[in-house]
Amino acid sequence: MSGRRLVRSGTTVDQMVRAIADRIVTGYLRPGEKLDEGSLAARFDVSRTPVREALGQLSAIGLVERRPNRGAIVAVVTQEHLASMFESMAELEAICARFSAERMTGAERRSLEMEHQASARMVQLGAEEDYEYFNTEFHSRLYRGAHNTHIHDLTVATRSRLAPFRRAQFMLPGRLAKSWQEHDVIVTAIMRGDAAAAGKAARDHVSIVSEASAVFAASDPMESRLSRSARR
Amino acid sequence: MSGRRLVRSGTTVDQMVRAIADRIVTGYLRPGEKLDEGSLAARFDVSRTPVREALGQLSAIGLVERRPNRGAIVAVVTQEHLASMFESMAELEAICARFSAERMTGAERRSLEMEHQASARMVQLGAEEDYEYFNTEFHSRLYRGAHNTHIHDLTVATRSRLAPFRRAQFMLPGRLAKSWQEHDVIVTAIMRGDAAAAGKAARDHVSIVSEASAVFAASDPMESRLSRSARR
DNA sequence: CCAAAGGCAAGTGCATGCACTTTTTGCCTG
DNA sequence: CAGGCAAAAAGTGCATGCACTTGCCTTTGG
Repeated sequence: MSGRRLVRSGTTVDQMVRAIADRIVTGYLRPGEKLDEGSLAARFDVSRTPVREALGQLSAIGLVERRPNRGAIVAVVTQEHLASMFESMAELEAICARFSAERMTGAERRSLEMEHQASARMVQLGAEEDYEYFNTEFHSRLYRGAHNTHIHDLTVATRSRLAPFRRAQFMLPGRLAKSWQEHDVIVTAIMRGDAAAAGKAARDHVSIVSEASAVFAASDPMESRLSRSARR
Repeated sequence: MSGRRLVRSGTTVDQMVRAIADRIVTGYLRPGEKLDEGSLAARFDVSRTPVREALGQLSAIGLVERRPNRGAIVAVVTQEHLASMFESMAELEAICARFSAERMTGAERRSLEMEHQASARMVQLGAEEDYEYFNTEFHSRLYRGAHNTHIHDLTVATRSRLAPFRRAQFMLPGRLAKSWQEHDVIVTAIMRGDAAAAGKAARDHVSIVSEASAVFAASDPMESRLSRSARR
């Protein structure tokens, strides 16, 4: 085999799945964009077989859309579907928060609170990039804290599909501080074991993110251009 | 059934996905069972390529487990994971019921109620097979009634993964009538638009099924034998 | 008699080839 | 010059082949 490419672990197929999924989730590949097996194979210096398998798996989880004999495209997300995913996300996070309030261990509660307090500094500094890290970590803690693997998996999967649409939310002025305050409400509720309040706070938090993203998506000319050009 | 390829639509890979998923979901293929590419290919009279792709997709959605270079097996579900799936199911159905109470159209409400009343007859007759059809239909209506495609998809996917474990629940004496009564509480709540009550009723309903199935799973010697033999 | 080594069979992982389908191109016709 | 049509090009879908990995079983040295 020729010079080993990206040294990352797993089979070639796994690498392809990760590579393509990554490009979709980060928005580098835009919804509706054509995914040509040959080009991808050439691009990553593998044969078409692993690319095909990767595309199949990605279409199985909904990241890619496959039209038989007509190739694959990055899944196009309609406004309706996007709304339904955000709404689901709000409900899923609400469940995680409720369960976290009831089930987190002492250690989990402590580190949730500590990280949350640490992130306050990022807000003061207006450090969007760094806050994003804490934000992601915060939500991950919530999902793990629910102590339910299946909910965890569903939530993580849904979150990753929403990633391209959440991306720019922190560019809205004042969003950073508001986000922290919303987190604060969730943390407080969890710390005192108030499941209902934690659930409601988490749901509200996501709803606000959803609205912010919707505004962004609607005002993004690129978005509409691409989904228009994705017509059959 | 012979190895005859199903005449149904789609590519060979799609047919393989459906065929294998079907056998897993119906319990014909047991958790831990080895899925040999060559044998499956021969069994369905195709080459290994579509079988491989199908297994890849099934592993992407969690129905099969793949160990690199060591073949695929039907996903082994631990008691913990099973519990987490049932719990998720309860929450997902609760969401669907809540949303249904708020959002179902008049037509949807009417047909939900009518079908539900029709199924009462199956209970009187003790017709388990027929009731199962109405039962499935009832839950599907709930998922659709939520008017949220993503929640719908998550719920359907979770439900199908639980199918093998729900299968025998109606064999428990009296379960049929109890199930109908639980449905009745849900329907009543939905009809009067009481989202909270509908959600609670749906959650309780699944919880009861969960317990019934847990009892069954625990008492099934086949189950433990297979999961034991599935060790690496 | 046991443990390590080595070889063999089975099976997976990827590349390649070819048939078939869709899309594009270029030419003709009205 | 638009519309239509056929041939070529591009691209997908599946089969096949071969290299490599794994598990097992035999062999061999202690």
